[in-house]
Amino acid sequence: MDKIVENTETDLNEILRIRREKLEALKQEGRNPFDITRFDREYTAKEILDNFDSLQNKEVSLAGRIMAKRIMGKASFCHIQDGLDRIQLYVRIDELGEDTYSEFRKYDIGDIVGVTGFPFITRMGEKSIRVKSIVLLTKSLQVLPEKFHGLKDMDLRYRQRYVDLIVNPDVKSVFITRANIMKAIREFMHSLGYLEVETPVLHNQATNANARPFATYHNTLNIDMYLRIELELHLKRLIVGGLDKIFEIGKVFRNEGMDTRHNPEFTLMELYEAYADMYTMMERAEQIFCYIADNVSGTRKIDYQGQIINVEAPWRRLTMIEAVKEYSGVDFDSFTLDDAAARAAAKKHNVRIEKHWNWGMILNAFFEEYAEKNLIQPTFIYQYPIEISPLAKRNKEKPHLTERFEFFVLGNEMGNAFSELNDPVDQRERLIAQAKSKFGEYDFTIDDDFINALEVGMPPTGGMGLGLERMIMLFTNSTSIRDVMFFPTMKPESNG
RNA sequence: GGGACAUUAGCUCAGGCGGUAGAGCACUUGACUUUUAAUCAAGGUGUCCGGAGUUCGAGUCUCCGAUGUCUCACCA
Repeated sequence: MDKIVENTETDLNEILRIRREKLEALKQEGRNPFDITRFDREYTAKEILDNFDSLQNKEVSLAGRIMAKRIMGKASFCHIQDGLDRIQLYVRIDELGEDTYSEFRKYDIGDIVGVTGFPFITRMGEKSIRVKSIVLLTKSLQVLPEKFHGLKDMDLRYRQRYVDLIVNPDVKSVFITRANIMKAIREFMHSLGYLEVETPVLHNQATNANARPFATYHNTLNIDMYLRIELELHLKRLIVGGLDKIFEIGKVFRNEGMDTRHNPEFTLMELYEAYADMYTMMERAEQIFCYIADNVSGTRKIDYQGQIINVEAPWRRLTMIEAVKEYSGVDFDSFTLDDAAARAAAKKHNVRIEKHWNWGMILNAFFEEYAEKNLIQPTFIYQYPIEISPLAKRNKEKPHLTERFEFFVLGNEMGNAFSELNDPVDQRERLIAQAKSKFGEYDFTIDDDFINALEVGMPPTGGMGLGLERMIMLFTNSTSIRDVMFFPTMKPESNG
C-alpha cells in the first residue's frame, strides 16, 4: 500500500507536482481549502445571466470551477462554471488587494472558487462579475483536458465521466434531458392513476425471457441467486393482489453481448393495467411518447440524425404477417401452420433458420430479416406467433397467434406488450413448452409461485415493457446507448 | 466470436524510405488594469498501450496480447 502511494507520488509530472506544492504551501499557511465546509452562494451563474438587468451593480455571491484564465498584469479575466452555466469574472488588483490578487494568480484551471462581486457588462459586451472577494474552495490536483478540443477519447470519456461532464457541455444536456424524460413519464403515469411500485432485483430463479442472467450467491441463505432479467412476473403478482394499475422503472441485467443498442444493465419500465388489453397498451405507448415530446422536446416531430420521427398518434398498425408480406413478398397466410412450406420459403428467400423451427418461428425470422429495419416511423406490429409469446393470450380467431405487439422506431424494438395470459393451466403448459424447446447452458425453471398466483386469479390485464434507454436515445439524438448512461459497462483497464 | 481501424506529453494531434521524439493547449518565469482559443518573450514536459522478434539500429517492420471505436454475427 505504502509502496503504491510512493510510486504515484514520485511518478508525477511537473504540472501535477506543482499543483501539490501549491496545496502544500496553503496548508503551511493554515489556509487548507479542504478545511472549508461551506460557501453561501446566493445565485447560480444561470440565475445571474437570466436576471442580469435587475442584479446589475448589486452585490452577489456565486461559486464555480475555473475553466479559463486570462491574466493581464494588474487585472485579469477568468470563466467559472457551475451546474448549469458559466460566467466571466473580472478581477482587479486594486479591488482585491495585492495579497489576494497574487493568490488569485496562482489558481489553476479546475480549481473551485467562491466569489462575491457586482454584475456588469464588459466593453466587449459580455455579462460578467466584477470581483470584490474570492476564496479558493477546492484545489484541483489533476489537469483538465484542453479548452478548445475538450475530451474526445471515448474510452476516457466513459471511464472518467466526471471529466467528460465538466468539459463537454452537450453531455450534461443529454443527461438533463434524460432526467426530464424520467420525470415526464412518472408525471404521466401518475396522472392516469398508476401506482409506482418496486419489486426485488435479486431473484431465486432465472425465469422468463430468453436472456441469460447474471448469477450471484447469498452467503447466509447458502443459495444461488440471479439478477433480474425482467419485472413482469412480480408485477403480475401485484395485479393478482389487487393493485390494478401499476408501473415499475428499474434496472434489469442481461448477460449478453454489448453494442450500440445493448448494455448489460439497462432501465426497463413495465406497466400493467387490470381490465385492459393490448389495445389499451397501444394507446399508452402513443400517449407516453406524445407526452414526452410535448413536455421535453416541445414538438412531436423529433429530429434524429437528420430524419424526422413523427410520434403523433395514431401510429401505423400492421400484423406480423402483413409486415412480412409487405417487405418480403411472402404471404404466410397462404400456408398457415405448414412447417414444410415455411422452410421452403426460408430457403428461397435466404432466411437463416434452425432445424427444429416451425411455421411461427420462421414467420418471426422473416419479420426480423426483412421488415424490422424498415420500420423507421413508430409502428405497431401485432399478432405474434404463439411459440415465441408464452405470456400472451391467444388470438380468439387465430389460436396460433397471440394478442401481443411490439412497436418499432428507427428500425429498433422499443416496447413489447400483451393482453396478459391469465389462464394458469395454459400458462404452465406454455412455460414448460418453452423450457423444453430451450437448450442453453443453464437450467430453465418454471416459476410455480407465479402459476399459483394465476390460480388465485388475475383479472384480464394489459401490460407493456419499454426499454427506456432506446427511447432516450431517440429524444436526445444519441447514436449509442452508452451516450445516455452515465457509466456504461466497461472492461477494467489492463494494468500491464 | 469474426473483420476493419485506433492507442505517441495531462488533453487534442503530427511524426515521408527504419537513423537520438514534435506542435498547439495546459504548466513555470517575466511584461501587460476590459480580455475572451488574450497577446508577447523565455523555459521544462514522454513506460511512443504491453510483451516478444527481425535489425548495427524499431514510435515506424513482423508476431502475440490489452483496451476502445465502428461493423457483422449471436442475443429480446
